[in-house]
Amino acid sequence: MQNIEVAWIFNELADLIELKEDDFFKTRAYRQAARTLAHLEQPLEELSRRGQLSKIPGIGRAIESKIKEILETGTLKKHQELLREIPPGVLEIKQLPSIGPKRARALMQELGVTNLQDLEDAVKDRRVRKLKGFSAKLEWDILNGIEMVRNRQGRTRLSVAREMAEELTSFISLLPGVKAVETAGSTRRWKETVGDLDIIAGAENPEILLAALASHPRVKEVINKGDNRIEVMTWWGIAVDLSVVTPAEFIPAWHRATGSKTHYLILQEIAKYKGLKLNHRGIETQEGKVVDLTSEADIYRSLGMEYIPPELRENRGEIEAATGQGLPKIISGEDIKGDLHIHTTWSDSAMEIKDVVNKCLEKGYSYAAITDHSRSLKVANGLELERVLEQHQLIRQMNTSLKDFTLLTGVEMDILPDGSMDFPDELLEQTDVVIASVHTGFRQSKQDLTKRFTRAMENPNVDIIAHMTGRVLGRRESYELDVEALIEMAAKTDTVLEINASPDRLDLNEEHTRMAKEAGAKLAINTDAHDVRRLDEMVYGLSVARRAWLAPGDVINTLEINDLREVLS
DNA sequence: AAACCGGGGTTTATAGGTTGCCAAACCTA
Repeated sequence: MQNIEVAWIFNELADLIELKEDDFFKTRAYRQAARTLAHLEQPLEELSRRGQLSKIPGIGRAIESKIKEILETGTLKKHQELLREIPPGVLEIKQLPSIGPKRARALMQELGVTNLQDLEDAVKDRRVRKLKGFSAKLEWDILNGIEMVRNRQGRTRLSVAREMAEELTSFISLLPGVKAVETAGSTRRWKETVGDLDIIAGAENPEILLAALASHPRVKEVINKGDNRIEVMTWWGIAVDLSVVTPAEFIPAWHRATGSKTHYLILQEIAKYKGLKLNHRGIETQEGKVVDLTSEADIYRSLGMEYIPPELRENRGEIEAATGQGLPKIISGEDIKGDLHIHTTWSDSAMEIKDVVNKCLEKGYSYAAITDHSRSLKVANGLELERVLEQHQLIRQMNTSLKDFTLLTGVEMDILPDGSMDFPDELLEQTDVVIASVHTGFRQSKQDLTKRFTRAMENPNVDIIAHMTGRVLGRRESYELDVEALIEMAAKTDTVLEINASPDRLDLNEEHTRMAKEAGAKLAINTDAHDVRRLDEMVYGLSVARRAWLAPGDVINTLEINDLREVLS
């Protein structure tokens, strides 16, 4: 049982209680506990064994015994009982935009609506608008929300897919007779969401692997099973497709399963043109001789081209480049010198400043910026002016005792609904990293929102615009924004655009990132981390950058500290 | 339900804006 799974049960418990009886304090207690558990670094199993659960703030006797119950049995009785009273469909309804516990409860009690389909029918019959607290406009919002949910169905965020992939491949690698096992498909190509998880294994006896996966604790049910292939559904809602091939065929099969489909089709055509045959068994010459393949690079070499990393295999010019003048140098993990968007306990994060420093040193960074929320963002405990000054003074002081590492002062400042900045220029001028972003007034017109960002960019003290389009994958569409105009403006005003690395956001997305590069705007890849583990999410931001063909020179946090200071000044 | 102070009972209430109604529900990290 992973911490996040335990946290998820408490979150759902909070939702259920909110729907049932609206006990504010109980709901809040569960929700805070869920949040705390999700942010923990150590596994709950370990903390429980050492009797340290109740030492966690926000975990008292009742929640402690519930955690133990979950760890021992895998489920929570109270949670199961409530789920019998309140169908899971109601929870889905509550997740819709503009629907909270009160409206979800009204729909259930007044109309007997307990799932999304019922709700859609009720809206189409115009029964919903008649309820107290609802309206025709709200019916419209509901339909849009249902559509968004349906669109995301079957798609999983990359981070979930990759975690699952890591767990399952390391499990499979330990099975008898396994010579190789790797993740393929869009997960390996680092697409922002994936349909299902493709795993390829090389082994002589497929049955052992198929049976082992079928009975793995993460697996909920077997969808399909053949002689050397199995498709299963996991508890995490992502389907896994495992193919077992002979060890000799592993490399070509893995390569084909990685895709993308069009990339592979073109490679096959090139092979044919060269008198070769490329398929999942390998490369054959016209005379029927099999080309020896010890790596994917051998495949590309045989076709007369440079090795193409998985992130680029989308038929967006990579084949031409790899055949001709060569692929450009693309940014990679070693290029990143620091993280410029990090929150601490001063606002709404679980990290102390010293935790940030330690983790960043561990990651080999040479700098980091502390950028807590500004005063207007009350929900996130945004810092008042005096507290920012106090924090910055502390940071400067801490910085003097650090060797080969620079701690930068910063803020993530709200661009207020009227377009003004949340902090005065006098403060911004003496702050190393000024990030500006929007957290309120999402539903303003395209024109107004675009103007708000433009005003921020025009302020010479603003260095970076964070998560500009505001999308949250599967939960919230980006706001109405003239992204192209803003990218132009960023280039013109030397404002850096952030690629927010959080796998929930990935904002800018890869398309906008490409546009930014073309327009000559500079980018920064930041985690926006609120706990220590999420400082590791830099890889997801990097994947966006790589898929957009960014070079190290396009990204400011590849610079050495002195050059970075130059850019920020 | 947790945390607190005292050893069981009390306190806790993100805040401010938006929506689309004329109040309450919802939303934001």
